[in-house]
Amino acid sequence: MTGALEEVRVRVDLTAVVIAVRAYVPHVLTVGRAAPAPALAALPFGPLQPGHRSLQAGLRAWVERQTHLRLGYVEQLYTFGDRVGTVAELRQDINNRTISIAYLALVSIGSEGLPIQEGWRPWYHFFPWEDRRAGGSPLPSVLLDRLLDWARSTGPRLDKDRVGRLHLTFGLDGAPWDEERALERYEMLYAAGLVPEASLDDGLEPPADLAPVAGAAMFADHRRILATAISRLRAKIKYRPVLFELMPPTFTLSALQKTAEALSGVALHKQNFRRLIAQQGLVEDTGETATGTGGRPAKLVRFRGEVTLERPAPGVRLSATRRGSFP
Amino acid sequence: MTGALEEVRVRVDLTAVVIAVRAYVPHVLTVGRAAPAPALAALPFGPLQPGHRSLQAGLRAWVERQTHLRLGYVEQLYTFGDRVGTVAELRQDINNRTISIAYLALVSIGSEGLPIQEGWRPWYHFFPWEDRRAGGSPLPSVLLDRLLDWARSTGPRLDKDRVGRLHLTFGLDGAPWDEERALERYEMLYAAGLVPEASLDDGLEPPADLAPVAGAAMFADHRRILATAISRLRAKIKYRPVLFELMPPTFTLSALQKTAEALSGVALHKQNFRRLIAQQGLVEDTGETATGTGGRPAKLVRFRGEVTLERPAPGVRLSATRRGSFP
DNA sequence: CCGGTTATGCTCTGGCCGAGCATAAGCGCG
DNA sequence: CGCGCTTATGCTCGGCCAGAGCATAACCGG
Repeated sequence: MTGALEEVRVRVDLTAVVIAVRAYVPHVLTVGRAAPAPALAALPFGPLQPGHRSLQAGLRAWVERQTHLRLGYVEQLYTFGDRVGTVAELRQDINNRTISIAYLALVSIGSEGLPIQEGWRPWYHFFPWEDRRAGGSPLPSVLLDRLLDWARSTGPRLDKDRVGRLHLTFGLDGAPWDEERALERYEMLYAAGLVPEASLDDGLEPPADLAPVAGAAMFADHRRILATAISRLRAKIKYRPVLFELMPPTFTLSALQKTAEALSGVALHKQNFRRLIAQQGLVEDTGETATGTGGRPAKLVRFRGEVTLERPAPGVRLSATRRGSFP
Repeated sequence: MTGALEEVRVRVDLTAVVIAVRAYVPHVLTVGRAAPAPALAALPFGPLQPGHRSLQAGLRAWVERQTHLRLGYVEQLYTFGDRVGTVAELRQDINNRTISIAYLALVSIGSEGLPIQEGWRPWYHFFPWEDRRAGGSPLPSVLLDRLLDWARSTGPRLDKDRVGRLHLTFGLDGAPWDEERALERYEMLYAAGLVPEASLDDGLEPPADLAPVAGAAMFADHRRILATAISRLRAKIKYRPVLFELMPPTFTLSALQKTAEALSGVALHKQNFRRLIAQQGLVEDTGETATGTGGRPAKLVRFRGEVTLERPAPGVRLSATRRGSFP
């Protein structure tokens, strides 16, 4: 075994994607970072410390310290280590490597009098193209054209059908829009050099004309981590009842649907949504009704925690409403 | 920010779950470990080293060094750090922590003249209860009884409906068997103290009467990692064409089905399986046929890589054959 | 009371899936 | 050479579910 002893000691960053839905807009918890000049938004994170009894405990501690928010539901997302920050950082001392373990956390804001934090940012601020609820136009033509250019300029490598992949990933040309591919879409935009981070990582100036449509940049690779979280969450609400982590204790079916739409970024068929929820026994009546909805009062329901013991994969299956492309 | 400087430098282990299917039995690549006395099977692993350009590259290097096998398909599984080895190890110097990043790799043995390695072990050797292909009896009654005892002895904590969870997890009492819950099943057996590792981690002697049915133990937490891989793989073959990573370049539909059955551990309905594969356009004819199958010769087909460009979620959907419980 | 708005119930229809029947085409053996 | 065995392959039937839309209920503001 040659070199069995040359192991590396690395710094471990624990990074949190904390999601909440407010006014039917998904928000992500950010903290200010002054590191690069224009104070990019950053996810809460911090290094693993001696006092941390476990990785997840360390993560909770960091979020609590930085945002005074106590987390409930937490799951591991992914461990990033292959591309640590900028090229400049990569050239640092090899023994100074950092890997970051990212977690997804869900909280219900407004309920239980949680202090409304600063730093909640709408996630579509960072991913404008991911909100398809209004149907309508898919991708700003500036982005689309540049993506096509990139796809056609066959790179030096294999990857022979970039155009095909592009169409499938972004739902072009009649290909269905798959909301779960948020991460793939971001990575494609990154590869095409169309998000500011891609330019910055290469030491270039980001193209100015893209600024309005490319979404807000984030500190280091945090936007990639957020994209990972969005993809994971959009997939998971379909087979695990995690959606209810984001809801208050009692809610209406409309509120549940609008929350699901907010996360998945697509419009859902109202009647079918209710049918699915009812069939699965995910909720039960409280007997109360919510007034002031602007129309007929809605029944207030609550989540039936027992479903996890009854059904194999209880989740909010999404039956979309097909809306034509834009007119 | 108190204590912002007390960060920990940790050792990073890269651990590989390398899977291949031989004679319609899934195998996992293991290496001998002499660490604990009885030379438990271990997954290939090694520490991240200065020469490793990325985490995945480091993993590939370690597997190659330890087993002379060059990996193809690789994906990250999970990062383990919360329970690092035994209690004894946990009491070590806090600065001596190790986290291990686990990867899943798929190879096709026998094809392209890969050297048949030592160390391929049938994965059901470690998880006998996961093979349900023959229908038949579910869980040895020794295990079942002890699980029920454990579930009924309500622990000090919450977790009030352990019995219900047990039934759902193991498909008891008419609950459907969900092959993807392999990890949950292992974790439940671990929590109930029914796998040897659980006893060893607590410094106890494993119960002797369970030895024949509890599956073979592995080094450290490697069996948990393998369970994670099984769950992930069983889920993934349904929506991504990863099954073909395990197949030779050309194969028959029966071989494909038997491979899917081997991995998922359940029997599939033959005609419906073919219909699904055909509908999805996952394979194309080669024009050749395979003889010597013992019956009518089967067409040889090959994987159509282009499907990834056509369908949103190309995978081998599994339509099971319902077999009664045991007679 | 009327129109607007939202909630809720119900129907129709096509597609997919579970299940099984039927036929084709090899092999070994008497 | 024909028979029985085995596996491959084609096809059908019925039920369930999801997509889509019609219809009704119940509240609000004028």
